Amino acid sequence: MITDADCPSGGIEIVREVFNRIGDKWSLIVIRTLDAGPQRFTALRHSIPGISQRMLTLTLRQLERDGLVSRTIYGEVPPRVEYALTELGETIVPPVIALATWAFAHERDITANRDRYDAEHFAEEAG
Amino acid sequence: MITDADCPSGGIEIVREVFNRIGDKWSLIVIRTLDAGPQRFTALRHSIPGISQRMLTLTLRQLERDGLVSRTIYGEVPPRVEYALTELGETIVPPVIALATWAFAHERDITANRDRYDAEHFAEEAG
DNA sequence: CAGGATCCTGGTAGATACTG
DNA sequence: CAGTATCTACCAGGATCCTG
Repeated sequence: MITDADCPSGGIEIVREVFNRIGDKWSLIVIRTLDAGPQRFTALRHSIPGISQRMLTLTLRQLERDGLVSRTIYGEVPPRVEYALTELGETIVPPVIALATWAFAHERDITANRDRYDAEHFAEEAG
Repeated sequence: MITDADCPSGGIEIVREVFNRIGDKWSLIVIRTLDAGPQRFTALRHSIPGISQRMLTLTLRQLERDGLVSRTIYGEVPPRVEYALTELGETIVPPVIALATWAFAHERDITANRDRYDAEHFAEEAG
């Protein structure tokens, strides 16, 4: 699988970083939303129920810093800022889909496993 | 990409959960290590430099709870406990590889983007 | 409209000590 | 050998207030 050959410099760190970035609470859904097309800040907020303005800003900043998302400011009044996936950002979408698809496909398995594990280890049924 | 068609129940939560689980500090490397073959607790510790006994335990418990890892206890003295990927655990490996490969392939891009971003936003060079 | 600054909370992770 | 228990530190994330 992830052999040392894939990791010549001895650092698997970048992988953790990437998984961590898109594994946080909002990045994944932001990427998903932007994959449908560029969006303004407020549009994004509305597209993503439950996200706070702070977390949307932070998430976008992180994605922008990594070069996955671009930020375009239009010097207008009122202000207009548009976010979009960069080319790099678009390249991450397929592997993300792959893992997301796995998650959907095995949601029931995982849930069942968790239920069983919890039952065995906390034995509420006192079986 | 991740369309609503993939997500009929309206919950993208499971995806976040999965990304979160393997995106934490140790799960990914534990999966990677176990993918090479079953390992005992102490062997895992030695295979994963820097991990604390506590975090190894916690990580294994989480993976076990989700059904990705199995735990086999041999009632011997001294104790012997062997961990291995389950069938479900093995199925997650390919999509994980896909994303890991992406991360490796774009490590330089990401690093460069970060450097540029930091330079632009903190402008230490006062360019 | 877009987002910075501040305060607060809970979960993740490390260090250490103890146990069957 | 393979853990559990406890204590602490840090960071992600939420709520709120303020600004260009």
